Amino acid sequence: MKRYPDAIRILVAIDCIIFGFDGEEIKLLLVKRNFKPEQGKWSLMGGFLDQHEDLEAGASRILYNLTGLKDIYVEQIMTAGKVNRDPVERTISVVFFALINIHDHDQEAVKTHNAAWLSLEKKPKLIFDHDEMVGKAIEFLRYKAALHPLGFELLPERFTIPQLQKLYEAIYNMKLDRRNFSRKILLTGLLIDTGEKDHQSSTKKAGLFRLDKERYKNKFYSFWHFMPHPGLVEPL
Amino acid sequence: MKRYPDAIRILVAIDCIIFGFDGEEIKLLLVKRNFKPEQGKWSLMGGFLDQHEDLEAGASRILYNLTGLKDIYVEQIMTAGKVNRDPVERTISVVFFALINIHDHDQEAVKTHNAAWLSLEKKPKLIFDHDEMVGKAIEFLRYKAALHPLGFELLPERFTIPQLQKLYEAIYNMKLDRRNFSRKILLTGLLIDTGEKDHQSSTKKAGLFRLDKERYKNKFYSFWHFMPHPGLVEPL
DNA sequence: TGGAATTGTGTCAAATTCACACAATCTATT
DNA sequence: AATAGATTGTGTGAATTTGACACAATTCCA
Repeated sequence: MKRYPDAIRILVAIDCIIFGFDGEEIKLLLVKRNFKPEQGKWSLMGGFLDQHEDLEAGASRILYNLTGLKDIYVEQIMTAGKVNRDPVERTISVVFFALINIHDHDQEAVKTHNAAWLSLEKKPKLIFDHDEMVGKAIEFLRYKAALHPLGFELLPERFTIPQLQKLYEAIYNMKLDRRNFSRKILLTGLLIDTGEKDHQSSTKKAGLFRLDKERYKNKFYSFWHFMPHPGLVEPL
Repeated sequence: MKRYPDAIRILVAIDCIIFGFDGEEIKLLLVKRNFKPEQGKWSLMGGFLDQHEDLEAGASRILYNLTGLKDIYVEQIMTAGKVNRDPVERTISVVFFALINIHDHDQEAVKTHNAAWLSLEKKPKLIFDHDEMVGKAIEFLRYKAALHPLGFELLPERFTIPQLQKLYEAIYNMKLDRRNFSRKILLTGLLIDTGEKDHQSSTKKAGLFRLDKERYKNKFYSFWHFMPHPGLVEPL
């Protein structure tokens, strides 16, 4: 009962780029494949789209299976469709981008899937066009994090300003001035001082902050900006 | 010979959002359908992906068929995949975003396809989820144009500063101060004064500028910025 | 010839950024 | 318990950028 008889039908995969931050560097949750093709090599976590499933639902399912987490920050970033990108059969892959707190996920599920957190800088070559996808994802992260208070998704509930700075330094691969960073970030009004101190640090204990979630929602479009942003401009 | 026997295969469409600027408002090149389904209604220009065609190639083909133009600014912006978005058969649509000079295209081809430039603000409701796609495209345009010297793609080779300002005002749907805008835009060093004047305008003739294409390439990532941009940061 | 509309250029106060200095807190060591 | 080393919290001033204006010049038209 095909009403578009001339058009071709193609396999649709979903691949997830899962970012985490361990306090020092950006990490990716990757899978060492124990199935074919490309068995034994590393790849992004992925799967095929189900019959009655929306794309976002497919991404959520895959992310849930691997991490046991729901309600995480997920966004579609691109679709890869080169003719020969999958050597087995033509497949287009819709790529999703997820940010999670590296300490907050189901360790068992990760082990079951043969997955691990690998450093972005030292990761091995991935299968197919997955390296290209990761490149796009970093680019996307750098854009988005410059415009929106997105980094918090990678940090624990309570965090210190030096921690936040290290995250930004990792994202942009550059050093930032401690004093200017602190001033700028506090001026956003997004941080609430919990009054507590971080007992992890070895010398002077840094103050612990948490995100003002109410303001986060409202200020999502006014983090650091120049031109007005989509959410602020009256929609046409 | 299907090696992924359990997975489903889905129709893949390509839809193009084509922006133009007539000097006053942002316009979309839309098609009044003389075919089913939804005959007689307006929609984005689209088509199905061919057997041996990459996504970008498909977008270029569709754009070329409608406008007769090659080498235009095209970028993939999203993929729509809701289960019932096409009532006939499940179809996922990869959406592309194109910027063209509204005066520079094949009028005949446009007529043949039953297409027309409609004002973004006054456009009719489009079929399926095409309105949603247009919404995403405007959002994308607003982001991108705030960070990169993208607007020039919508203007003729030579343009005046007031013209450029009107474009920005149309994109962001806001008034800008003439003097501050002029200062800012000239400071980017992207504009070359041709010495000529625009004889279209009715009172004082505005000076005609053109884009410094060499600098445009180099400064694409440093138009107006805060945090360093993907292209400037050393890739990981 | 003068008025209306529009363009080109300039000024100045306010806000923001950048590049620093210094004091306070905590651990470890003597 | 005193001190050195490391790290955090806060401040200061010069330079730059922004925002809100004023005014002169050009062109058409009455």
